[in-house]
Amino acid sequence: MGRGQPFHTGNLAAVLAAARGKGAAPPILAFDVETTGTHLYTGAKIFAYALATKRCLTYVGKPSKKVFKRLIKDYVLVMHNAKFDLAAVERFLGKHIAESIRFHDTRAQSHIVDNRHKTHGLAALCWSLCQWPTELDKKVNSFARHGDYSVVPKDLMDEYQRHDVARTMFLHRLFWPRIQSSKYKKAYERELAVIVPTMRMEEKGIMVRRKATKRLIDSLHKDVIKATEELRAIAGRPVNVNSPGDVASLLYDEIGLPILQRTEISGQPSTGKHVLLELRDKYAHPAVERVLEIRSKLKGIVQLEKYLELSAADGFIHPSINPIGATTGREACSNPNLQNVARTDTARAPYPIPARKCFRPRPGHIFLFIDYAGIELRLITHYAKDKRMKHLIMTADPHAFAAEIFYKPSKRSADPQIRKGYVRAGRPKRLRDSAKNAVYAICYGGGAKTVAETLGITVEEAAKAKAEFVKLFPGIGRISREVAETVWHQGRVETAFGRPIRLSGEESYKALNALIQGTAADIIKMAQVNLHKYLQKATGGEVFQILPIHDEIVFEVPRKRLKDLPDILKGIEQCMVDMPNLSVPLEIDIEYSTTSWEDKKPWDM
DNA sequence: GACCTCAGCGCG
DNA sequence: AAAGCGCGCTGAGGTC
Repeated sequence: MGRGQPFHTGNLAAVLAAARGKGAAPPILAFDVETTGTHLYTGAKIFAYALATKRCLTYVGKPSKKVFKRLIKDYVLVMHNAKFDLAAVERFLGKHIAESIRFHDTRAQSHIVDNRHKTHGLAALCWSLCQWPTELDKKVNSFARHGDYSVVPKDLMDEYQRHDVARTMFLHRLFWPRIQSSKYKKAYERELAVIVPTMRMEEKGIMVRRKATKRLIDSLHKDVIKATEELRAIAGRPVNVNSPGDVASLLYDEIGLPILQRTEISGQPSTGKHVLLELRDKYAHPAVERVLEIRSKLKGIVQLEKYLELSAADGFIHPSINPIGATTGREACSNPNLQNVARTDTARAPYPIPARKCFRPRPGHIFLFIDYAGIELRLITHYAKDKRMKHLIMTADPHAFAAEIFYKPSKRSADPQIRKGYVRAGRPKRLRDSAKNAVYAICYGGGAKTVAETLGITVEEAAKAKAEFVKLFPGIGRISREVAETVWHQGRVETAFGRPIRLSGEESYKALNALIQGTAADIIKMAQVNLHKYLQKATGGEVFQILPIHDEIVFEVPRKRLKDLPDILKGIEQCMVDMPNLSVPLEIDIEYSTTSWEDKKPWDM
């Protein structure tokens, strides 16, 4: 900054007055709250807030209902990660106000302007854009361990708050003119629109079956003790399964198994799941089996204990859902990540943990799970304009069809079921699932080697399978290269709904994947906004969303509303599948559960 | 003690 | 030259 502070200090009246611009434009203020922690739904509270005008006249004050109400009513508020500030203000006021507020979010702006930043944090962004100093951030953060900023000395905190609102206004003044006059304004407005529905999901949370979770932990614990003793007997020493080095010493030095693969970065002998499964199949050494088991179950215990910890306050987990978590525009979930809870029906793990048993609908409610059927392949087909694939999607099961191509009876195949020509209409499911993975690998530019691994066939067979697939679906075969070409020349792709996704030239091979993920993200976000409005209107908010999982939304429905559910589901379907700009129709699958997330049952319309 | 990178692994 | 991609979380092992 060079010439003193990048902001001025004023009193509240002066700041509120100075915010009023010329003419009829509503007054605008940057707004930032400070809280005693990061978990708003388990006790964190506002202890201070800060305001900044366009010309960086700043004010720092203690929270006040009167002032907050005035700000909400009369001003456009600019926030960095508005979801947090809005939720904190709502907790302070004790009521919902976010639906009626006018606001901007500079974090969303940053993502629209350039999605490639590793983090869109305020300090990091302002540093990279104009070298705004970060010494103060370091100082404050060294005081505010675990997110409690109330322990920071007041004068230090005061200065820090002024920096923060000033930075927020700086970002707004940099980004907003660029977005406002660009074709990306709509994409930005969609990001704003999804913030409030996301807040409502975090607020609702998901109920944890605490006793069942404790029982599950106990049973895993017993298994781990037993398996650990067995491994110790086999190895003749204690083994730390969480230490890749220790496991590698055991398997490769002491037992003498062959090194099938090395790690990507440091080139150490790999002890990853895939390698271990191959070793298990080839050599059936009991140590390998026990390592797999102990690793999986230890991880499960840690994960489940986290669920207990996070639900201790009110029996519910209120995760943090980041509306723009990924560079592609996808949402992300943390504290905990409920988007990667292990499943047992289509488990990827050799020792799957039934972690979804830990979650139940709140009393008097049932779970509803609605996902888009094969949305990625539908979107690829849309962009690829592949007529045969479109027809296949609308009339049959494309992955079952792919399984028939990939697993055509072949005398040379190692798989007995393939040799016998067992594959018909995608049976068995194992082969259909593998075929599905192979289809996506081919679509996204995977090589014969990857296809061979996903299908469990030789590289030569995979090359042939791939060629045959691409010949049948020429559009699909071309699309990855075409989109990569666009990125190479323009540095970005745009989704069918106008979201820009920038990629460097070196990353252009990722372009199709980014385009598809980004488009699916657009769709589920629009769906969430539609659903929030519709469910509010049709059920008074009694039916509600609690979690988005990329192509799926989890809802809860009160039992007393079950009789209306067929009608409500028609409305929900409309909210989810009625999307403009797409040449391939969208479809949804509906499941429900009255007990836990683990026990899903199909729902027939 | 704080912070980093890496390997490993769960989901879409 | 070739590569399916995108996340968040944990523990190990290292540095400062």
